[in-house]
Amino acid sequence: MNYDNVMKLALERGFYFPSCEVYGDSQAGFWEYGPNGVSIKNKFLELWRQQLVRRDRMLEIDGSQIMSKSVFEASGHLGNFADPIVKCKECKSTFRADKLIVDASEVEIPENSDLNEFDNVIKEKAISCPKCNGSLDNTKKFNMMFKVGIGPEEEEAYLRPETCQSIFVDFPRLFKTMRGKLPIGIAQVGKSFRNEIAPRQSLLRLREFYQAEIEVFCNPNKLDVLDKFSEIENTTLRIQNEQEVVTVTCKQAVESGIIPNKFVAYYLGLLSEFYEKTGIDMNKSRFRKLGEKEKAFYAEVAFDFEVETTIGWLELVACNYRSDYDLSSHAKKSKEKFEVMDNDEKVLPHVFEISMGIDRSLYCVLEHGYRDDKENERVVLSIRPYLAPVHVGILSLVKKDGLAEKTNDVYLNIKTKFDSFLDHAGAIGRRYRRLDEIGAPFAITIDHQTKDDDTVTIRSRDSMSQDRVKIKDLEEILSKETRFP
RNA sequence: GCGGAGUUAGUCUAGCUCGGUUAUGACGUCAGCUUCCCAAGCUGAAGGUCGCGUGUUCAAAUCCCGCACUCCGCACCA
Repeated sequence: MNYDNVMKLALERGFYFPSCEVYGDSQAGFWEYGPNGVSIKNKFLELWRQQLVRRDRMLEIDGSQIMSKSVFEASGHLGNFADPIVKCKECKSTFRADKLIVDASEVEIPENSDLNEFDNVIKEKAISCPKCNGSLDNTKKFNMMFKVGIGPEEEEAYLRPETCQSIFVDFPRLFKTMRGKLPIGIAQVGKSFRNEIAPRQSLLRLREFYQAEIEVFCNPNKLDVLDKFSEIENTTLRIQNEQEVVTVTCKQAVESGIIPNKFVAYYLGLLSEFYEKTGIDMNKSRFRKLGEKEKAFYAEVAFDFEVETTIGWLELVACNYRSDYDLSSHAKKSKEKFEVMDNDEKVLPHVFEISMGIDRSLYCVLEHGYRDDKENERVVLSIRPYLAPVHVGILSLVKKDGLAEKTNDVYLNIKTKFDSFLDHAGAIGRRYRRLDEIGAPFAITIDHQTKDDDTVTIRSRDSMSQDRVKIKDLEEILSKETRFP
């Protein structure tokens, strides 16, 4: 199974590994990126910046991870980002109170009701533990946000459960000072924190994780007025129908009504073009429109971008049309003005969000790039050259006869321009294979001929074929081959 | 959180049933030799709180108990 192979590669080659692993009290759901992981993550985010933030002239901010209580009162997370749970006094099993009650009595209680209502129904209907028939404890709320105490008085605040709240809260200032005009995208990359009950599968379900979020603010009356739509109208989207995945252009998707408007289609188009460039196999991807029950509490229309892996379909991006849910609740709570002028019209903008899970995306890049090349007895990470943690290995064929010194010279000249790895040790084939495993697209080898004519061989990772090139041309060749698209 | 299985070096693993010298092997890593191109060979070396903590015992990787983590299922996943 590829998940296990990727996991092994990650541990052996410094992509990612568990946090605090030397201590016995390390908690589940926390992982670290090692050197190769950081390198690929940085490049992935650079691609994201280029293909989304820069392309659409978005504004990027970097907000705090700890935010005050009011933010989450307004956002609804304190009330809604929690499940009502009830515990059996006998067998200690935990259940979701609302689901348990529906199953046992067919009484439907909205999940954000007062806790007494759950307890009352449980009492009235004499509901007991479905496992052991034991009696149930009082209903409690389990909020998935991490609470933190600020200062000596331990003032209540929270680690953000999604990065976007700072974008909403900062919106009035950003719009004014950055000379904003609708529609405008505001982007942010950073950590978010959720106290998951059962984190699992390394990077796929973390308690502390990276999000790259984009919130696009728009005039809700102009969702089909978008000149730049022509840029992506022929971009194809794979959209999950009731039964099957259909491939349509953005234009067709809007015309047929699969996507409600040009505005949403435009951003799904951008996202699709971005993921194409990450090297993830788009034939194993789909946009799935979420049903009423699956959607987040703030979403009006929601598409998940999902990718198929060896452990099933993974949700990489949540695309939610959040309407004015966030701005109006922050306006109400803070008493600040969030309306802006769009030409002559005063509007409270609506928001479409593209909320990307970075860790999961990176996993997919690794899994889809992982190749077990049995014929050549090697493992190859065939990822796009511009995402590779190491661009090029600089190798001496043998150490003696002055080749090591010559190799050092070549390395010295390119090490600040590319992520390069110098290696003199051991058999050449072994060194090539080590580079293959971390996805280095090129290996330059200095051999005896180099001393005569200043040429070297350059080996490409996927084909294993070699070309002989002049040392003075190396920089140009590598620039061209490792450049972002 | 529940149930099941597991945790021995960077990775994989033997040993555990039935407690007893210095914890086994492979791969990987490092140094040297060799080698003018794909995990070759030779020599040598480093690397372990046997997940953590208790208990039983003259003696615990091995037996008991507790905890943590990992994996699988259930539940959960704005």
